[in-house]
Amino acid sequence: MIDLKDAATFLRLCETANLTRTAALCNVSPSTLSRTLNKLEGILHTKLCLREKKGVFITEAGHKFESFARKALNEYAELEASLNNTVQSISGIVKIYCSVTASYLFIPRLLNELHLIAPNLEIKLETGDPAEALDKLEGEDIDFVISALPNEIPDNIKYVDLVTFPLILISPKKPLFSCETDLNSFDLSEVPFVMPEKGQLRNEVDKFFHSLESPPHIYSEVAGHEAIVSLTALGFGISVVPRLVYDISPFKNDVYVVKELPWSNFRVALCCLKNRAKLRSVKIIHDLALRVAPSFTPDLTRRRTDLSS
Amino acid sequence: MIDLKDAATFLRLCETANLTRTAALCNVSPSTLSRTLNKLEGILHTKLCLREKKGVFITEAGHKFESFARKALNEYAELEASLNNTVQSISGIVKIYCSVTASYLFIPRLLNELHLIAPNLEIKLETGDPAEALDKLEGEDIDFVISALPNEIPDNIKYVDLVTFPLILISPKKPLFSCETDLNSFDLSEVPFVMPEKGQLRNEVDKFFHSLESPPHIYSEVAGHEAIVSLTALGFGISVVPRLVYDISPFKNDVYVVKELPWSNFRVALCCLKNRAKLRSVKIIHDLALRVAPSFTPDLTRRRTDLSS
DNA sequence: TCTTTCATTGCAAAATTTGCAATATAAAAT
DNA sequence: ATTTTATATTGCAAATTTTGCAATGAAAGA
Repeated sequence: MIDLKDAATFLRLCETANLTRTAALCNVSPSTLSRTLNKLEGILHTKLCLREKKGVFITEAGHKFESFARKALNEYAELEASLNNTVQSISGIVKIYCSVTASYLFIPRLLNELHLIAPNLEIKLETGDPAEALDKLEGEDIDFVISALPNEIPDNIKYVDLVTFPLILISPKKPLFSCETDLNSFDLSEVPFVMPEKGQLRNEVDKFFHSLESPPHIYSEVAGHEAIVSLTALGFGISVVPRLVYDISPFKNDVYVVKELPWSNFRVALCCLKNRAKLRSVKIIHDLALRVAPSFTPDLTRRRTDLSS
Repeated sequence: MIDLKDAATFLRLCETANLTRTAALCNVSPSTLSRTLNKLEGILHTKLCLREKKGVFITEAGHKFESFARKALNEYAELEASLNNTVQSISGIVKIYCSVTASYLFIPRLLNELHLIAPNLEIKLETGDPAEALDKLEGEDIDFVISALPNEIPDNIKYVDLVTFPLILISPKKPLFSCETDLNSFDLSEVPFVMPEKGQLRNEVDKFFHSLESPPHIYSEVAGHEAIVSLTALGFGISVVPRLVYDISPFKNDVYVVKELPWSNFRVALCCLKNRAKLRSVKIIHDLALRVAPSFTPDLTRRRTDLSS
């Protein structure tokens, strides 16, 4: 019989239309996902999707299953809600560290839901440079961080994907100089650059310049993604930031988006240490994120599709 | 996450309110069922039922889960139907052997559903003495039998419970003799008895007389349950038959039901050989039965409850 | 008090699931 | 045309989970 988890997995597959990426999103290997699909199809005696190199095409039967899955999972969510699954007993403090942008985007939803579930659980929130996030997790007494995943994910952390989005190259609108021409036509190293101090964003930027084979002319190094947009808007130089940070910045209108960086996607995830994942309070939040995460991802899907076209 | 199979299991538990019996119906051990419940409760962070010696009491949360399960399983059934899960490709012949009574009760529903699923699968139906059923399964080229399960279930057969019901002692209304007085007050061995030739019914009858410590006065031995009622109605003697056979007999009005035999329940199941259970056509029917079986059992529940009061 | 009935747990065997690495194959890039 | 990239699937061994038996415990009934 169908496991609702598999149903949820299939829903994600329908959104991304890509087996490998879905697998990553669900924290399983592609082979496992492949076998999950086989299992589902075996149970239902029907092909649910055609899996080709070009993409995953949901069949008619697949769409029927999709709508079943959606219904069933909604009802399951209702059930959970109606069970009023409050864990009064759980109290204490959970500390979360994240960037300001993340605090705008994810924290409200997360804490809202959390309060319904565990009203006595207190949350301490600290915002700061996301570059420090993963280190904080190991060093200090932080339970969760919201962070971009590094390419090599340390195997002592457990994570839940929240969103993935591209990095963009932005330049000031101020008349410091004009960047409206094609950026590939001149040397980026001649233009002052606002560089993130460290962290995953720094890695990606380094990678970008490495691929251009022209080192950047670093004007200033900045800690904190939001500040990068601010400095750029003030005309200090061009820079690279996650699109989300740009979208939300109050200086959005003072900068141009020059282009998206290809192959540089930011996977933002809620992370905790595997050790502590067994703690009741940590587990509750992790599970909650697992449930809520898909509602953050539609953006991702649209973006992916846009990119591929 | 919830597996729909566990949800179905829970529904059955709600009906029978008895863990051990539910386990038997679901073909799992009580320990497994116990653990299944723990798992469910762990996932939902709620107690679903209080399991006491006196019986299983569904909690409020349990009832919520029950209605969720019912909804979800209905939708699943709809999905299967809408997938129009016809297996055109499957053709061939499947042979089923059962009693006439079984053919009245189960076969129509079963074949109806089967035809929707596998229209090209041909069914050969043979009715006869259920005593022979299990032997036929091993000997001849019969794929399925509907049979009462023996106390020691051979481990080369796979089965799906259909119904369970009590055996009853019946006597003719004809003026051969009157049995309206308490049967325990006179010696059963003085009364002519219509004895089933062999099979599980015979075993149960033997057990009954053994417990009375008075051997029966066997008037005749008969093959086939239905014929026993007929002979009894004609005044040949008293007899023991499954209640279901009595309920359905055209001679129902010509016999009295003296009493139910305690502890003698007939578990009727659809059986096949484990070897052949892997065959596509056999598997399809087995799965179908698994799905349809619960709709036969409410009778059982009522009966059980009646008995226990 | 003794027996019966029922649900739960330790434990070891059995079954299933998992991810890695290898394979295969189509599209894209050169 | 050939190489490279991206993607899905399978063999296989390890890890995890599930299972049933037998033992335990605990309440109800005789």
